[in-house]
Amino acid sequence: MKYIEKLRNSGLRPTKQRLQICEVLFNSEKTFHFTINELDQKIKKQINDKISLATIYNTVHAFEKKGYLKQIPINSNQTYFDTNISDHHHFYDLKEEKLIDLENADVGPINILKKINGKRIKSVEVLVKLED
Amino acid sequence: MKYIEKLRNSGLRPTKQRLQICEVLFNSEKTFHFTINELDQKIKKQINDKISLATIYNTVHAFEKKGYLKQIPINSNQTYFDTNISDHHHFYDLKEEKLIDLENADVGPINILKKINGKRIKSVEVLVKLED
DNA sequence: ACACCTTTTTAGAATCATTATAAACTACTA
DNA sequence: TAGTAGTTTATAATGATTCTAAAAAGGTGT
Ligand SMILES: [Mn+2]
Ligand SMILES: [Mn+2]
Ligand SMILES: [Zn+2]
Ligand SMILES: [Zn+2]
Repeated sequence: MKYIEKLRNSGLRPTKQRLQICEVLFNSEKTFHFTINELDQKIKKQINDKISLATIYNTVHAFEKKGYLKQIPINSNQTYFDTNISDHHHFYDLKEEKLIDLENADVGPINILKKINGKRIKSVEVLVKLED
Repeated sequence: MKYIEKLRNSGLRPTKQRLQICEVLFNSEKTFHFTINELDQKIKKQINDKISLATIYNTVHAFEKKGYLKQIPINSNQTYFDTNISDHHHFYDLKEEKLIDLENADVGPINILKKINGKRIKSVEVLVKLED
């Protein structure tokens, strides 16, 4: 029910698979970071249906394009996504290989002084790597 | 000649391949960003020897570990490296898929207010995505 | 409900960057 | 010069992601 309109408004048909993925992604108390494979595992645990991996890829990319997910720039062999789409930054714990949110207030205001002719700033993302 | 000592001091044997890669990477006026495949092309053009792709991977990773190269966190199917190892940040031109250096002075000082128990900040990297 | 068309799902294949393997080769040291 | 550890190399393996094309499902109008 909850997500049908959201999908329709985005021009995405509210299929069973997409609604189930919405539940897993957006129906939790806290936002979280994930790779496609982690999401696949989470879906397996939370629902009794099987959703093909291709559909998970398709859906995550569709949601990202609509702005319901963010991709996090990080050096990893897997792509990391974030259900927290607010303007925020990240710690990356190198040992644990885990991302931790840094709210915008946790980082002083960032002022980009350099300008590039004919280009606009789309986003400013800070990655703070942590070691022991 | 120039790089033999540098390699020896790092505990890396100054092999012909490593010295040739040093020439391509560090003997240019300006620093630059590259993927492994771009470096492979550059090597092919600048030297008359063939260096196997595996050696290029090995060498780039060895140099990165020694701090002679930096890896740039970015969402791409290929890993980006930087011969500019100074503390600096990047524009990423989404259309051109090109990185542009942002010197530290081009970005206001960044103050991370949040602390994580038992962890130290290793690096702070800013990625500014550009669109038209 | 039915027909029709479009979008979506799916299993499986393909792609491609990266890493592993293991044999040949090379740099250093005694 | 022999011995040893480090390095290079061709090639295979891995694994995340994308592609394909056929089947299934959604949406719309009747
Ligand atoms: Mn995407
Ligand atoms: Mn590396
Ligand atoms: Zn986040
Ligand atoms: Zn740079």
